[in-house]
Amino acid sequence: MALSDRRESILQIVIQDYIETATPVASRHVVERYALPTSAATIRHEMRLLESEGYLTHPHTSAGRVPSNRGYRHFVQSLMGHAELGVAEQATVRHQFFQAAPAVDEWAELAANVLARSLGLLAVVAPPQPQRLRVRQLELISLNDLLALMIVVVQEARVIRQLTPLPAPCPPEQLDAMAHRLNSDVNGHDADTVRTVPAADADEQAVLDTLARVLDRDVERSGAASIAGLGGVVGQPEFHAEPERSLQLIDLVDRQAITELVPSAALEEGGLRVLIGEDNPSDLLQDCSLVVAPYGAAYGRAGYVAIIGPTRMNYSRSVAAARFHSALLQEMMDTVYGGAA
Amino acid sequence: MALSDRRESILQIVIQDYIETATPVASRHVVERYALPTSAATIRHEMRLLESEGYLTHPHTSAGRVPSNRGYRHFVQSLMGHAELGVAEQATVRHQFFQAAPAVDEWAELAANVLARSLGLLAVVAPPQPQRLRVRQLELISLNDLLALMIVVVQEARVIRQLTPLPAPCPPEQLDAMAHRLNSDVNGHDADTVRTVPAADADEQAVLDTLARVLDRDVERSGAASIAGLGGVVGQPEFHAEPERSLQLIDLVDRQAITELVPSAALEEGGLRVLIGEDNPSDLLQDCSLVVAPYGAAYGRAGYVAIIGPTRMNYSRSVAAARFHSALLQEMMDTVYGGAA
DNA sequence: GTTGGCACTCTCAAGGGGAGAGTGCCAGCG
DNA sequence: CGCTGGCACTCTCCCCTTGAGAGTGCCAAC
Repeated sequence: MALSDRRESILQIVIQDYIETATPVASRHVVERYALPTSAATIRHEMRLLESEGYLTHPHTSAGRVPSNRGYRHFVQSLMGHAELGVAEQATVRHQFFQAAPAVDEWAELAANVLARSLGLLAVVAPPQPQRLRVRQLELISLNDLLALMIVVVQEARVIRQLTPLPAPCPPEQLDAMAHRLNSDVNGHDADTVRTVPAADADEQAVLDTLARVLDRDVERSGAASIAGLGGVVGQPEFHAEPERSLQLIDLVDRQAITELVPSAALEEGGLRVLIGEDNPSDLLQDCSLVVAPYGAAYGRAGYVAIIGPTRMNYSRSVAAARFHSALLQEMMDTVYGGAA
Repeated sequence: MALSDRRESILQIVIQDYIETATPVASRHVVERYALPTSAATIRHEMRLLESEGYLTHPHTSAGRVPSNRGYRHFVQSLMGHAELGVAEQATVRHQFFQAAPAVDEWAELAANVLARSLGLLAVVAPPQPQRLRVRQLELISLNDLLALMIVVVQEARVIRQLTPLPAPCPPEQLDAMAHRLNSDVNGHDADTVRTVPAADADEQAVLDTLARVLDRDVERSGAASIAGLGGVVGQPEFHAEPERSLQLIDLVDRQAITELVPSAALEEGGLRVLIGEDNPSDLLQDCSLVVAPYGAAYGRAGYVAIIGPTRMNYSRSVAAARFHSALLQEMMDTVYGGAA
């Protein structure tokens, strides 16, 4: 059932006003603030119809109207329009990415911080999770005769740094030569193949063992998402009323476990999604919405950029920002690590 | 004025009980729970004296006693004793440190996480802040003909990773040779000296420029402290009563600005310090205590391990943990990066 | 010095209006 | 037929009061 033009624009006004003020919007308030050519009673009448169609609700008899989840959904689909980040903002963010350490987890952290700051909401950015890591380049740097710093650049857009104790003393030049020698053996290979590479001596064996171990280990670790913007979201009025929920959220962030809140189903379909209110699997996000944009599916299980905020969030900005950052992450991975694996 | 033995042990009981229960402790409660051979009235009398001497307070007439800041201070100095972390715990933590990426900021992050988890309090770990960074080893890894990944190991226990666009195409072997060549020129030098190194071609110039820039830039960045354990501390009852304070704290953590709360004065003197209640410069930490242990002064302005929690925290465990972690950080820096600069 | 008793004080939770805000509905008007 | 002003109605929110409960302070007796 289509909404009449006037009813639709009233819905839009109510939603935008509520997004801004966070207080139920009254009929009189609408007429006064937006200088409508009708009376409050008329607005009341329309609101009543909008409510009977499920787009608005009523906290209680004598309160103004509040958008329902259905209302928000309609807003996101039809009313909100399509926004883009400003060109200047895009440029500065892009610059920051090139200044950061060129590894996908660093980019994810940067993205989370930038998003959180610019939106004032909770941002969760997870790198793609590969099934396995393949060596692209191995470097060994001598710290002292018995301790080497191993640097492994892997095709999956990561740079691993790991201490490697050497069983036999090994001067810098020799270590350098070893790295050179090993590179041709390990290049393009994953942990399992690295384990089959024969070692010339005890030090080489130690290096290969460590290499295989870190390749396996970092597959596990790579799921760690970056989180930022907790302050912005728990400062929102919807959390003021229920401190326990804030605490749960804080705890989740603290334990790096918000990942649980982002349903993997949202990622499988690809493309940006907006989950509103009860769309969310977790009770914690009952009055919250989630904007998720996946990226990097070619590198393993897709990573994502997620924005979490009250249902009352600025969808237009959030969607634009999530879209931009996911595309940027994809682009960084592709240009720096040369396309999909 | 010295306290009588009995009065002192009553003070100890009150403090330990309050640390555990977070509720004002009543005279009757003390006699019953600790099976004292005296009556409640006697305890009341002693408590009254302890209060007149400033060791205890009274939220209101009909409440039990609560330790005052002076009481806590006396407890920390004389009553608490000296604890050490368990051997098993020390070993697992040490193992984790060797598995982490060997850079001081990674160790700081790990320390913050471990501390927060094991104490349930807010942990802030800042790396030392050097005046300048000096190259220890430079590596260049070819990502493609026009893009190199620069890895700089610096003497100040950091590994810098930076993308470097190359003006002229440069195949991997050539890049490798360049790194080799440059190493002898830049080893042991800081940004200013790097800028005076002559370049053979445009690519070399680009590398040197980037190198000098990141050496300068990372001096700034190196102040970034790692923070963990927000959930543990805002979950404490002292924060329940005043949600605004929690929000302020969350915001500070979110903006990575708690660093402001750790007074630099505490570091200059060296050695572990415990700041209780109004010792703290910030109003935010009015009912909070801060345990600070500096380390790595040889690498620049000292870094620190800080524990922040309610004045009601477990001082013995906190002090032991802060001491252990600061010593471990110092040890990691020294063994891996070979002593002071 | 220690103890039991008792009056006193203060907090905390529950209950009870009164003011305020907004709606729902209706009758009248263009 | 849709729009409007008016009015009764409902619900929240805040303040106040009240009573129960907890713990102390003090005193007189041991």
